[in-house]
Amino acid sequence: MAAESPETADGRRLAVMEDVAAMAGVSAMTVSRVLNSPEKVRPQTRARVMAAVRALDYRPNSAARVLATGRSGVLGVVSFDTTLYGPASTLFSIEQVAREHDYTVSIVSLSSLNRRSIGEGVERLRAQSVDGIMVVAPHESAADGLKELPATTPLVAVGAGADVPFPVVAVDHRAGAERAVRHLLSLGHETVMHLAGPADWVDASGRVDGWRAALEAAGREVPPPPAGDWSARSGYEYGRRIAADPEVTAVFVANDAMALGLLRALREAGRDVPGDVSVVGFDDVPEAAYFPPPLTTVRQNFAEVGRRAFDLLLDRIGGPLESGSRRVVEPELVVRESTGVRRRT
Amino acid sequence: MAAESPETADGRRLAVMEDVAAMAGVSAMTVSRVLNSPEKVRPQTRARVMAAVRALDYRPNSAARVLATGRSGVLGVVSFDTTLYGPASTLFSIEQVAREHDYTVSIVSLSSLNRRSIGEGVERLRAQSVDGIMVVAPHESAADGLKELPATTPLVAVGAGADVPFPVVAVDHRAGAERAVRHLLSLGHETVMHLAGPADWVDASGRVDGWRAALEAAGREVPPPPAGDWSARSGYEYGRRIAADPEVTAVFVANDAMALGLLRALREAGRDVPGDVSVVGFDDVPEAAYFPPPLTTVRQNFAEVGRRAFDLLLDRIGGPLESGSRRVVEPELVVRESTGVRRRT
DNA sequence: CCGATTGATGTTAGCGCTAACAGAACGGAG
DNA sequence: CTCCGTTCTGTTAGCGCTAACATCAATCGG
Repeated sequence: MAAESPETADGRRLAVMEDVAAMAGVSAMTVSRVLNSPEKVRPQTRARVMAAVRALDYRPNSAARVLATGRSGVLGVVSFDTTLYGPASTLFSIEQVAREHDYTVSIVSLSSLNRRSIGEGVERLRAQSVDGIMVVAPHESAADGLKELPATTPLVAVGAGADVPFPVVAVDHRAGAERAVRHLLSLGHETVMHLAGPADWVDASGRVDGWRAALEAAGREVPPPPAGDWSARSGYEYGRRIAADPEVTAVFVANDAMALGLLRALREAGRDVPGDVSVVGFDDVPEAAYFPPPLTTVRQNFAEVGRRAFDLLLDRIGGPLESGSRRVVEPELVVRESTGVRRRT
Repeated sequence: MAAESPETADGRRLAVMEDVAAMAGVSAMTVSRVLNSPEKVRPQTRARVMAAVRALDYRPNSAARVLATGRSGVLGVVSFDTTLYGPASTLFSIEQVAREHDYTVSIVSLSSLNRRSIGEGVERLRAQSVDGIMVVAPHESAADGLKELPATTPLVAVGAGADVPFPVVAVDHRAGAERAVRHLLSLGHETVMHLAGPADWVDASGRVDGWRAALEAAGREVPPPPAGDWSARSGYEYGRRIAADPEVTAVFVANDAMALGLLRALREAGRDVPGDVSVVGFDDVPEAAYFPPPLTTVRQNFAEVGRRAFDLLLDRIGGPLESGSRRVVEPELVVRESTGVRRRT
C-alpha cells in the first residue's frame, strides 16, 4: 500500500487515469494516448476522453509519468546570489524560455560559491530527477567544482570561465571592456584606470584582461587595477583614494553599482564628471541612465544568454553529452554623459 | 516496460535500491528504512547498507518516492518579474529557508500578473506535484486570480492585499509610509507630496494610504498623488513637473528607483536636496546609500517575509488548509541625507 | 472470397519506491 | 526449557503512468 489519496476541495478522491477511462468507456492506455499523441486516437474516441478529462478535472500525475518515462520536464538552475542584477536577469530569462518550451525550472541559489556548494546544489537538483542543469557560475573556483561533477545529467555552464568540461554560454567581458577603454582613449585620455571586481569572478578577470589589452594595444601605461566587491561602497572607497589625483582623467569601473559609488566620491571631492574625470561602468542596470551623470556603460544581453543556454541544454538532453564548446554573447557600449573629451590642464 | 535505464558516466546502469540490497545482503525494504528511519535498523546492518550505498553511488529516485509517498519535497513559487529588487529578494530568501529545510523550490516568474497568468502558473506547479505553493502577488488584480483557485494544494500569498482566501504574509506598507511622512512633517514641512507606484500594486496603494493617513492625522493638506511605474524614468518625469514649484519642499516617493530619477530632475533644475526639497524613498536598495545625496528611505525586511511565508506554508502542509490569517512584517525608516529641516523662504 | 495489411484499442508488465503487515530472532521471566 | 513480548527484517502489494506487444475489426488487392 502507499500514499494516502489526496482529495479535492469537495472531499472526493482526485481523479486518476483509470477514472477517466471508465467514464469514457475506454482503457487507461487510450486515455494516455489522447494526452500524449492524440493523432493516434480516432477523433470520436478522443472527444469522449477529453470530455471525461474535463468533467473529472483530471490532471496527470507527474511523478508517475516521470517514473514511467524517465523524463521530468524540469530543468535545474544553480546560481549564485540571485539578488544581484546579473544572476537575477539570467535566471529570469532562463525561466521565460524554459516555460515557453514547457519546462519548469527549479532553483538553488547559493550565497557562497565554491567547489562544495556547487556540487551540493547540483546533487540536490539531480536528486529531484531534473532533465538538465544549468550552473550560473561566475566564480573561477566554481570551475573546479564543475570539473568534479559526474557527467550523468546534461549540464551547461553559464558565465563560466574556460577549462570547464561542459558547454559554456558567456558574455564576452573582454570585448566589452575593450570597447569601453577604446571609447575612453578615443576621447583623448592618456590612460584609463580600472576598478576591478572581486578577483575570483570570471566576469571581473575578463574585464581586466580586456582593459589591459586595449591599453597595451594603444601603447599606453597600464596602472595596477585594484579590486572592489561589486558594491557601491567599494566604488566609493576607491573614489576617495583617487579623487585627489589630477592625473586620473578616465576610469573604467567593472560594474554600475561601483561606478555609482565612485561618482559620489568624485562629486564630494569637487571633481566634475565628465569635465575632470570620465567614468564607464558595466551592466547597464535600469537606473544607470539616471545616475549623476547618466552613465556610459556596457550592456549585457542577459535575455540572449538565457536563450542560448537553454538551446544548448536542450541539445544535450536527448543528444550525446559532449563537453567543450563555448558560445559567446557580445555586449554593447552605451554612451551617455559620464564620458567626455579630455580637458587639457 | 518503461523508461530506458539511464546510465552512469562509465556506461553502467544507475544503481537502484534492489542493487544496494543485493550487495548488502538484505531486502530492499531494509535499505529503504536505513535511508528514511535509520533508528529502526540495527547499527551493524545499517553500516553494511550504507557501505553498499556509497560503493554504488546510489541515489534514491525521487519520482518513485513521490509516487509512493505522495510528497515531493518541492515548493512552488509563482512570482512577478523576479528581476525587480523586491520580488528577487523575496524569492532569494524563500529559497534559502526552503533549502535549510530540505525543500527544493520551483519557480514561475510572470512578466504580467493577472487572473489568467496566476492561475496558469499555479497549475503548472501543481502539475509538477509540488507540496505547497507561494504566490508573490503584489497586484490587486492578482487577488481575483487567487480567489478562483481550487484549495487543493496548500498555498500562501506573499505581499497580497486583503480579501484573499489564503494566508498572507506582507510588509506593512502603510506603516512604513506613515513613518516616512511623520519624519518629514517633524522636520517642519507643511505638507508632503507623494509619487505613487502603479495603481494596481498593493504595495503602491498601501503606501498611498499611509501617506494620506499621516497627513490627515496632522491636519495637513493632501495633494493628489500622481503615479509612476517604479522606474527611474518615471521619477525623473515627475521631477521635471514639480521642480519649478517652490511650494514643494518634501516628497515621499514610492520606491528608490523613482526617487533616483526625481533626485536627478531636481538637481538639473537647480534645486538642492535636502536644502530646498527633502526626499524619502522606499525599499532601501543596496545603492540607496550612494545616491546623490544618500537617500532616506524605508527598508523592507524581505528575509523575514520569506521566512514567515515558509513557516506558514509548512503549517499548511500536513495541517488543515484553513484560509484567512495575515502576518505583517514591519518596515523600518532609514534616515540618511536626503531629508532635512524645512528652510524658511 | 480470402489472406495480408492497416489502424484503433486493449493487455501486460514494470518504472523504483514505501505502507502495512507477516515472520523470524532474540532475550528474559516463569 | 517453554512461552511471550520486543526488536529487527522480509513479503506483498500498489502508488499512476506508459512501452511494447497482442488483439481485433475494417479494408483491400488479386
